[in-house]
Amino acid sequence: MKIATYNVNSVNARIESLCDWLVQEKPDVVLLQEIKCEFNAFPFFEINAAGYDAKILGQKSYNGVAILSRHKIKVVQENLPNFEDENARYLEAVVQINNKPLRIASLYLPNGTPPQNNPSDMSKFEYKLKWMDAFICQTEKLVHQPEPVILGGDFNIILTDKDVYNPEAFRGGALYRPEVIHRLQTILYQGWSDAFRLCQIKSSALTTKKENGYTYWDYGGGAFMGDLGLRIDYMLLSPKAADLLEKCWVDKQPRRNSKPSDHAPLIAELN
DNA sequence: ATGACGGTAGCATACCGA
Repeated sequence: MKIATYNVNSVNARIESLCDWLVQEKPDVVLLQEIKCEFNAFPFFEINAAGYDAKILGQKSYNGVAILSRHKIKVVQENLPNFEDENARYLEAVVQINNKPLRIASLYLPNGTPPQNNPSDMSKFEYKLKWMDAFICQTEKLVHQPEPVILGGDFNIILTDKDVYNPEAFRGGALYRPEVIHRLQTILYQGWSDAFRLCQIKSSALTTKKENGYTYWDYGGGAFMGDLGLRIDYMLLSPKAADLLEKCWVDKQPRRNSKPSDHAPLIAELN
């Protein structure tokens, strides 16, 4: 089975290329972020026509997450438990694939960069840390579920110097500060695997060329052409899901299309 | 590299993103 996570930067702005991609790639489940619309503006008709059921936690203009599935799907959690959130950033569901349950979550972690007109305002970064603390409580509960669990989305976190084209330019910024790196490492130490890195470890003897795994490139300045990217979208696998991992890669094709999202989908193949 | 791009709301331009 094929699971993907994709920050589309507005599902309505991307609907044509998204449906083309769904029909071509046929992932079993797709985790979407930044759909930027409420329920009544979500393009259910087009998504259904492409062969997918859609569960969404919508929001006007900003944020918003969704889960698309070719299989029976049931939402089990909207927003993080025990956390008052004015934004739509977390949706958790259970899908039945070949009669076996798989738990998945689509998450859009806060960016945390101060507003341009007030660079000393750290409230967005403090919100990012509080959101992560609530997320850590949830990941602790989920890591040893009896069914495999996959947490996918836009984490807005650079983990290491290998995950960014210019580490010095980003070090100390909201995406690459010790507070967020340590929190993500805490989650990994609970027993989660970073699917892209795990796949590289598993296949290290066979591969000659190492992909950097960037999932985001700025729209401006020819960033994509120059591969000036960041690896900030992740799929975290519980031990039972990690056992099933066969492949994990970034599909850069949709980023080459006209009117692309600034992110590319990350795809995992599990057996 | 970061005014440089793109989406939304709503109709000019501010806010947001990473």
